[in-house]
Amino acid sequence: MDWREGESGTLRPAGAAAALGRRIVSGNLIPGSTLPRLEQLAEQFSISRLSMREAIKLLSAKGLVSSAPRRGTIVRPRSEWSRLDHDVLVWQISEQPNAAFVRSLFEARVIIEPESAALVAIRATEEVIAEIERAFQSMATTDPRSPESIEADVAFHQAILNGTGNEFLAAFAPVIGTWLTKAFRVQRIAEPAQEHFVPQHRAVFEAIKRGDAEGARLAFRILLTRSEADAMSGVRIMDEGA
Amino acid sequence: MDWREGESGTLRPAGAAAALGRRIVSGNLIPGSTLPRLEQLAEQFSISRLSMREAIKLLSAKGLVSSAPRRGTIVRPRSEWSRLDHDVLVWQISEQPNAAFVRSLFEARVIIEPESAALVAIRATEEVIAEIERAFQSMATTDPRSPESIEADVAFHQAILNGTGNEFLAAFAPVIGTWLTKAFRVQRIAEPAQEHFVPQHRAVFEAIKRGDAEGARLAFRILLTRSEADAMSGVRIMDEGA
DNA sequence: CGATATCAATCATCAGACGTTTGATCCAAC
DNA sequence: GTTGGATCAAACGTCTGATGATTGATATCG
Repeated sequence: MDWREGESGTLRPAGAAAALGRRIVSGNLIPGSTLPRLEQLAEQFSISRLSMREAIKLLSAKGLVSSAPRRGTIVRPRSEWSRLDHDVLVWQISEQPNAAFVRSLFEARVIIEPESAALVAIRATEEVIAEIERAFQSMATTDPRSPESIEADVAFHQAILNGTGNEFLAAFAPVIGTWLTKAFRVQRIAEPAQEHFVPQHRAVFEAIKRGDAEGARLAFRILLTRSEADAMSGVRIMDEGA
Repeated sequence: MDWREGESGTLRPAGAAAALGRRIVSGNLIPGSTLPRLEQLAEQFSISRLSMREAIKLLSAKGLVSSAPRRGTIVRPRSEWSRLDHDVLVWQISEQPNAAFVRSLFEARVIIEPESAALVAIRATEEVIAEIERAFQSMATTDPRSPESIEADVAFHQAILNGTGNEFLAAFAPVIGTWLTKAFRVQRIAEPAQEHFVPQHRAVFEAIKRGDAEGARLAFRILLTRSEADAMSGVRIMDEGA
């Protein structure tokens, strides 16, 4: 295994952690394998031993590796990874946003988000509804290809998840945010028209506003079904391009 | 604010992180407040600056705090925390396993776990089913008050979540494991008899085995409803004791 | 009064040393 | 020959003191 680094590190510890992390989530470094010694890694990334140690600690906190004296640092099995961690997601998406990943993500979204919308429809406060409406209005009035549009999209979904008042459901909000932001180009390339986007979000919002839990649930399912199709075609385009 | 530590640190960096982390999740340190300087913290925990720095980095990786030159280290808002992180959960459970926490947890479980069981019923391989059965058999044949019983219980729920083959749903498995392990005493104290436990798990397992998605879903909902009631009465007992 | 330059507080990184853990090896006793 | 323990060394873990980098605050000058 060649440990020399192609991409030059940006921030010293975080950059090294990102480089190593990418190799791990991409499968370039398989679980169970042992990393080189701390000193060697430090040298190859052109950082001090201490910074390298911090980089490894970072990966360790995300469950990607595990260190012990004499045994060295080994890559932990995938089941141990913090798969909802922001960095892990970003590394995974940028390395291999393949079809299986998209399918898994949307399967989870279909389970979690419509139910969350139903909860919000029942128990949401005025402020939460206002926040959702603000996000929707922004989405409806900006160019679908603009960064503001994707920001509003993210805000819409996060407002619903956070609006449940449930910290465990809310934990999914950053995941959606990361995915939508990263998949921005892919999705918008795949579907330049976007006619369905605004009406489908409107249906979700209006159901929530009138306290219609079942309506919100259904509208959200429809929204996700279409959204997944777009994402999948985007992935297909990328796969062909690669 | 008195920064001196009651509990003496165990492992140098992790111990300090745990002590600080507990204070943050317990609300003892409110978001937005600034922590003392690195050197002062290090002195109060009787560790070196380096170890203290690592402790803070650990909390930083979990989203609890954020450091910057000149500004110091500040506590981040709750919405930024990695609420599914093992340590954060443990700290939160041990500090305040209050009713709201239990309600949120089971609300999320009711959304995620029955659907996961339904997925497993449809798509599970022989090995996955065998693993679930192994866990169930262990649960059925051991003393409900034994550590083996709770281990089997955790294994049962984790086997289902992992059996979906969906990495995002599987991400909830450690959460369930942490909760069940930590809540062990509470639950078992509240319900010494446990007659309902085995039959309800059996119902879930058998539905999965015969590929009955709807049956698995329903059986799991019933299981969780009873389980939440037990947990809530356990929390009530603890609240009264405190 | 406002814009800019300076300052200083605090975290970030470095280098070198020493401590700690633990797998591996060797040797002795049975 | 096998087994058990003592020794060794390789790797991570921690410490110390110094230096660099960043940025909020302040003072100065136009």
